[in-house]
Amino acid sequence: MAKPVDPLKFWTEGTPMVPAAPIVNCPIATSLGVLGKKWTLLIIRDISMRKIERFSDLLKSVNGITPRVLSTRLKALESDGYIHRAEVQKTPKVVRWALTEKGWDALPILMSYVAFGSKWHADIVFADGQRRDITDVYPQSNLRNLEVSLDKKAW
Amino acid sequence: MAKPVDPLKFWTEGTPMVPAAPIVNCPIATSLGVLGKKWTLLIIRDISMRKIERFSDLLKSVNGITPRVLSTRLKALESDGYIHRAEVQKTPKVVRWALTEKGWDALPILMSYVAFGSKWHADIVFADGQRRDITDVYPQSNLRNLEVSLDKKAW
DNA sequence: CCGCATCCGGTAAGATACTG
DNA sequence: CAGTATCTTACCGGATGCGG
Repeated sequence: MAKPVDPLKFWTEGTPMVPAAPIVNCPIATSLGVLGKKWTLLIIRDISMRKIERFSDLLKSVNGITPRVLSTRLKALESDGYIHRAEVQKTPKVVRWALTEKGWDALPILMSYVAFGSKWHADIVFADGQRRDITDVYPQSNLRNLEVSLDKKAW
Repeated sequence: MAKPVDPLKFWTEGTPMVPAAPIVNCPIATSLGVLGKKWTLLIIRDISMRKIERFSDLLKSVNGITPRVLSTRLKALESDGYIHRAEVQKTPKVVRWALTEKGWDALPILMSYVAFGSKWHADIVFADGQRRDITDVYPQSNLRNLEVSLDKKAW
């Protein structure tokens, strides 16, 4: 039943760009475990970008999430190595959820959504409703090529 | 009930990187409509990277999806402007699903997952099980900085 | 209080069959 | 070929409870 995975190529105007590495399983499908579930990226967003690290604070910052789902996601994220749990204090119990190196490496994924939203949902995202390139949202960083070049002249 | 959206910052070792643009709604949460649902990214992957554009072919290529869900996703993707439907021929009916410009702009999101999977799921993704940087998977493209620089020296 | 666990009803997803 | 129709199952949202 093991279906051979055909290489993932970019296609632009009939021109394929074949991967240079021998891919035997789709890296996208493989990455879409916990990361692909509802709420997960927003939890990582708040831990990484907003420094919100406690259960009750995440409950407030991730708008709409319920304690049940938050608890479930935190456990899954922990067992998959994205975050780790630190009991900072007991009575009253204080738990801190922090990103691991793997968790931090999910930030480019978040940023690709930021870039997409800044272009295609500018009316909702920005006060002035103007489209922005990611480099105009975070100019200090070096996010130059987050926009994958689909210009066929590039290859 | 409208909660004010605090700016999305990068945090590295206590150093925040504040966005230069006035964000009033989270671009990540806003982008996670159809895109955030199960199967959606894999459908876009196959249309964009594998040139699989027909219903029955997608049914085979997106491993595990059912016709009901595929139909639902294609409709949602269409109404949200990511793809469009073209009836190429009737009797026998042939339908082609193609990406719009908006749909093509989702490719950086896919690539960020490719990059993540190439690093953190290399044992599953690659035949030799070796970690790879995205620039080694697609050297011909200019994906240099898909790995968001989290080096604090960068700002 | 904080950090969850439990229970319950609704909705989305899986399995399979079927139609124009 | 390109989807529907139908049924079952898994997951999610909402309220509540409970130990430390």
